[in-house]
Amino acid sequence: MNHTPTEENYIKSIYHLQYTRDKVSTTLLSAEMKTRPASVTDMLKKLRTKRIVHYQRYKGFTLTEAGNKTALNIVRKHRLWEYFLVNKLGFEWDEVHMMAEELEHITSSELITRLDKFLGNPAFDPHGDPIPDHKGKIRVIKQKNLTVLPLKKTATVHSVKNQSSAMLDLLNQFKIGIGTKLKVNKRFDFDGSVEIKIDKLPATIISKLVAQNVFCTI
Amino acid sequence: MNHTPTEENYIKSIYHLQYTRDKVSTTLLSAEMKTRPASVTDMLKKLRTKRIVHYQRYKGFTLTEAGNKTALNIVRKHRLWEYFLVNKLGFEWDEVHMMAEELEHITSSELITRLDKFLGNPAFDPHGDPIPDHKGKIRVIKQKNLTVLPLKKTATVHSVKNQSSAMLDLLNQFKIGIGTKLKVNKRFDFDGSVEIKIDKLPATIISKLVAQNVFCTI
DNA sequence: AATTATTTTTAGATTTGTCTAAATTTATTT
DNA sequence: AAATAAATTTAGACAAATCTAAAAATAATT
Repeated sequence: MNHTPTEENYIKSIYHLQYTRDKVSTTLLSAEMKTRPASVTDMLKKLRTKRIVHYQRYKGFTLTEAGNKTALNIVRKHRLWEYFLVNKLGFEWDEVHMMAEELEHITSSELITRLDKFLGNPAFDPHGDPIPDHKGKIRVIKQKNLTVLPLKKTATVHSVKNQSSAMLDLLNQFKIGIGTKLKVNKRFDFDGSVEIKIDKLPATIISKLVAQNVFCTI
Repeated sequence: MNHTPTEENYIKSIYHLQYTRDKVSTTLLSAEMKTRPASVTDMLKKLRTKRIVHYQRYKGFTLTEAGNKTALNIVRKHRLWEYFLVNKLGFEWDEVHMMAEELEHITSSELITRLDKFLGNPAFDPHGDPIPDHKGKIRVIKQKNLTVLPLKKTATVHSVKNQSSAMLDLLNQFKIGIGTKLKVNKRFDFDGSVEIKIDKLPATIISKLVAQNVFCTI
């Protein structure tokens, strides 16, 4: 079925919110969408008739099978475009979100098939997030953030959760990027900060907040 | 100023209609936009307050200086995306129009600047139409279609007006593409058809309708 | 110049996505 | 368990872009 860009944005937001909980509430989604709860209720009724969400009034909601498939397709488009913007047009991570937010609503599926091929069928976007394939299959990678990674073991930075310019700035400073190999030397109880060691660089201490956002594979 | 995709579509259509006349009428634009004249009137009032069109009721309308600049920017985006779709993603001419129609409304100007660079600052789109530069400057090329081209002089196909699949089909058959060198041997008064000669291929006769759509530089 | 035809505009309605304010339901406290 | 608080929904309104039907202006014809 066909969805308006607005509907797609709701579907995508529900998808992301559902990732860390099993039911989504009206207020939560309204905060995410920067609209009023009443608007969310209206949209939910619409999405329910389109069989995109399971929804009973006052009881929260989740995506249906079809809704999930739709969401994965939008996420796929978003991440492929981000990959394009960074790896072909030379943008930085922190610059591409808004553009991908628009590009993800371009309808042609043939375009996406060809873009995917043109980019070499990438499995991960520039932030390290997995790109669903054309069937909606998504590669799940076991990753741990720097606050829980085992000590003294070399790990590879795989993704960064917070994708703001402020974060990128800091990571550049520390010379941390996707693919960087590093070790966690120790953790400090006082503020939760973490000492890391990259290659031949001197060990440095990064804040808990940064550590929580950097995810690695072992 | 900022415009909705719908506004942009109106602006672009006025631009194209104005190309061959000096004032545009409500009915003409409504036919182009596939809406009712009443809708055009509504939009014109809106565009007038935004100082995009000169418009007096019952008297037709034209783009203002600002409107023209806006139109050129939309055309620029449309044609750059078409170039991308054909030359990077491998689409054929006749497949790209709808996609470019969506892509042209992506707002980021930085994206277009980078796309332009990535594509090598092309001057013409896959149909041979000129791509306005970032200032809106458009390279005008003297071209003549095959019904008026001087006889027996070698000319280079530069653009094709009708961009339908049906046309592409026929041109492929005749081995005519952008860049093809050819001569017009003679014209037939009876039906306006034209005999052309390409390279070592045997001379062939193309219909008046095709001849009118193929434009060459001498 | 008067009549008829065509074009254009106005008036009022509709759909989508939003809002506010009030009502209802559920959750939390006392 | 009542009372209060918080979350959610309903009701009614609004802006954007469209429509239909009717009115007004312009153009074409007799």
